[in-house]
Amino acid sequence: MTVTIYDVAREAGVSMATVSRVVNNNPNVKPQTRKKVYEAIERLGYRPNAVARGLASKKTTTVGVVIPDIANANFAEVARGIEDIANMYHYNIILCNADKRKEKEIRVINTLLEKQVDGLLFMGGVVTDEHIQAFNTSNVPIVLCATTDEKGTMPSVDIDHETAAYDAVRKLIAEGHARIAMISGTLQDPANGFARYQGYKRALEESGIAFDESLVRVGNYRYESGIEAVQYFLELAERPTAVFAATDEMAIGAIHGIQDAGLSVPGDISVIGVDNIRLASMVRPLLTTVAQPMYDIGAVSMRLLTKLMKKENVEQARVTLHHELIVRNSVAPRG
Amino acid sequence: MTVTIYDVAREAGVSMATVSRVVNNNPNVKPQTRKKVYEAIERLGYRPNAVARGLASKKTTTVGVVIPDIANANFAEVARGIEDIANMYHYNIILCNADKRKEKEIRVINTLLEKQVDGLLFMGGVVTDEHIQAFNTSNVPIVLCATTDEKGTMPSVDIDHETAAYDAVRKLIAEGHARIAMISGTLQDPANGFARYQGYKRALEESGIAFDESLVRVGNYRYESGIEAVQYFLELAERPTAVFAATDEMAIGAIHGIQDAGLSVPGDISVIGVDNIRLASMVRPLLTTVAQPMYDIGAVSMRLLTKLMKKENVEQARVTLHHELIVRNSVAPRG
DNA sequence: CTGTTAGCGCCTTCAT
DNA sequence: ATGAAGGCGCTAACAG
Repeated sequence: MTVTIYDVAREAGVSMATVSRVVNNNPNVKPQTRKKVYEAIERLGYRPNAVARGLASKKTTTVGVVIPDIANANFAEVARGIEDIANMYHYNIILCNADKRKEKEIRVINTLLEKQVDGLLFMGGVVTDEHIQAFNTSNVPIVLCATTDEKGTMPSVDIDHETAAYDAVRKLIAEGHARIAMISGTLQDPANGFARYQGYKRALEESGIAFDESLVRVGNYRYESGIEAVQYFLELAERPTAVFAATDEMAIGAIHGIQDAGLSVPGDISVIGVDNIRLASMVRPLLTTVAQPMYDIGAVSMRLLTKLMKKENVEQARVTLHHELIVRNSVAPRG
Repeated sequence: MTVTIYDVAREAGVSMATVSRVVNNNPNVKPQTRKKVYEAIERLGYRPNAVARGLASKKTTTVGVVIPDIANANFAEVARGIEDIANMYHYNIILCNADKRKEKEIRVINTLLEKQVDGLLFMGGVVTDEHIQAFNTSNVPIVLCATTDEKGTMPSVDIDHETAAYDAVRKLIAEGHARIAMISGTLQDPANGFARYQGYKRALEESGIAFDESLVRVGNYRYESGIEAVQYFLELAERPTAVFAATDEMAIGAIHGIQDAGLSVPGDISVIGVDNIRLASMVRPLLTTVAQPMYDIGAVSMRLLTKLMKKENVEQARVTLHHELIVRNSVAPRG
């Protein structure tokens, strides 16, 4: 039925060790024998069994990726970065959605480990002690991707969310705005949520602008919640002149919510986001935002993981990628 | 170092066969022994090695997915459908991007097969004889996802692209439009490209509208190419009153291109797309489009694959999912 | 440069 | 209900 290395050996008139050598590009094979073996392989249509290989060599050349939701554009972009680099280093990727739900995250970490992945890339919500504990049941390298753990003990690749938010709000302030609303993510989320909220507060504070709780709405990162938040702001006795949204999707919702109310962006109200999703340049006005290099986060974390897997020594296991203010058309000086 | 089934057996004072049985939920184990084994597993922190399991049982409980580009929202949505159902049936997914490039597709098909996946889901560009040939080197079940092969010999799940396009154009005609432009995908692409182009022509033909080559522009599915196409149409001596775009992304580009030229959608020109991506309801005006059930295509094809893998007999191995016209605000009666 | 020989960790008859 | 034993297909020393 299935042709094995043994069949090839017989067909080529050599031992299976030799076949193994040529398949693995071991230089210690006479060119002539190598040729014979290749021919036998061709003739028989032999295909190496990666599972058997994995068992014998204790390496599977596959890495596990736990991701909140592949259908989310941001994470999909990260995933693409991961896969490109993985591919480059001849690794394959096992992808598991975990929806930022702890139990599910822990569960997939375990099944990934059962599958004997050579490494693990983790994107998720909060990284709790339970996560760390799950990680520690194995000794394959693991890197956090687009997150960090509180303790800072694990290798990770992320941006500085607090400063990204800070920079966005500073931009608004630089344009003369003082009454600046924020559409936040859930404060339980350390990165997209809490850190960005902190950045907002810090920017205000540094400029001597009093923090006003009524100017903050917590959204769920989605477009619709941007619309809702802005509807609320528009009812306020004293409207904000600018809105900072923790994510572009909410920012775009905000833009449309404002426009739907008959006001203009940035004429009446300026809007700024964070992320720089593709969509940001697919709306009118084009969204001013702080770019987060999603693809690179994936690529860099995968690259870091390859080093860890090869036991190369890495100088810096916690890397922070740069964010960048992208000025487009949704922010204007205060009227 | 690593604890094996053998260690557990010793610890529990049973044979490894028994441990194997409890791990695999074989009912032929006395409850009491089962308990002993579980305790030993717990105490030792035993984790079954899926690779060894795979070698011995010839089943890996993982399926391969070749996808054009996970960062593309449509495919990401399909992938999510796949993963959800896979998860439900306790399969894991190995994800490979192949960018619709034949050589890369063939290559990943082979590595996936080497990894002994229990089944394969293929999304790609054209399915050539070479693909079929690659598929035939193995006897794991394979289903085409969001594509079909010309010959119609393989299991597949897709929508009827020709009719979807036809329905879109019929809508435009029903609103009184006769001068209808099309922004097409590449005609080499059987599904999103050629079939949709055919649907456009059929709709015109049936209504006795002469086909006018100058009203067709070939784009690359992207937003920017929608803008470019529409710029071209706007230069025409006799402008179209409606635009049919083969994908929503190009349709949205068209909307913005028209708006940027100072015209109104749908006031001056109506626009309709196909796909119903999330973005379609995140623009102004909201995009009228023909919905393609991406998530379901993924889910159904994975479900079909599970049946094939379990050798259940399937009545219908080629399934066509329904598309649906979603009327929103980008189409108006001809002025 | 090539062959022999042990496993890798588990499943799976076949006995008992 | 449980144990013994033979692979699954391949890699990795170790000889020669």
